Amino acid sequence: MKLEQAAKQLEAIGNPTRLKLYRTLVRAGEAGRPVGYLQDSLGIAASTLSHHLHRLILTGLVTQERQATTLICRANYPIMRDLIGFLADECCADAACGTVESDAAA
Amino acid sequence: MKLEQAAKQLEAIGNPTRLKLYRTLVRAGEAGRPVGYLQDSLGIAASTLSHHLHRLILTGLVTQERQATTLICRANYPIMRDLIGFLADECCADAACGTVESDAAA
DNA sequence: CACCTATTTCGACAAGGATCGAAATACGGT
DNA sequence: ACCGTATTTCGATCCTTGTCGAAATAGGTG
Repeated sequence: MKLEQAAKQLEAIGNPTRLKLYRTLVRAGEAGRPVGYLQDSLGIAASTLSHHLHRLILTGLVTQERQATTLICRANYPIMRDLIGFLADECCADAACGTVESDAAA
Repeated sequence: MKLEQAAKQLEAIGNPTRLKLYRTLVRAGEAGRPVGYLQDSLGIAASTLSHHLHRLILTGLVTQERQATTLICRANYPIMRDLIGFLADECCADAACGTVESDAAA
């Protein structure tokens, strides 16, 4: 069920540490970031980071690629866009909500 | 901190029951839905529903308005758009995410 | 005021999450 | 084969969440 999937992804980025983590990766773009860098950047225990990373990977929001001894993490943009799409789609489905993509003002 | 707020909201809709609940309200539009209707619709204990509703309200995603003995719940669209904006904003902040497609960061 | 329906608060419980440090594994270099 | 760095897995602990049923509150009606 799509809703279950969306809920899992939302929950994944619904944790401050993971959101920060995810944000870092999203901003890093295609280059991605090594786990070590992320650990340094967030200042948390390596095991804790690994745990959060694992959760993000499970939902498909993040992918990893090995480069020698370092693991490069990347945000999975298509999945992210899907998720945003799911939310935007819910909106405006039945009533009032002046378009999601071109409002800005609010 | 904006990130903390976003995380809270994401966490709020990051639960299947609450996402279903929120979705129902979002689709209901301005009319909103009475708590009783929601309870019937979701088929969960009234106390459980109340608990979830409370969480959604705390994050600002949902509002309530009394109408005699019934409480009407409504999705807070501006907040929702803000949240979606936050996510979309993270994306494309630094690199690759051609607005809607291009590369598949698989 | 007594009563009825709608909803929340209370108390409890099982289950899952966040966090850490220590030990284990993965990979390349010497 | 051995060592060192990078990362994960293990084991433990504490806190939070989801869920329920029962009791309390809110608000209208006879």
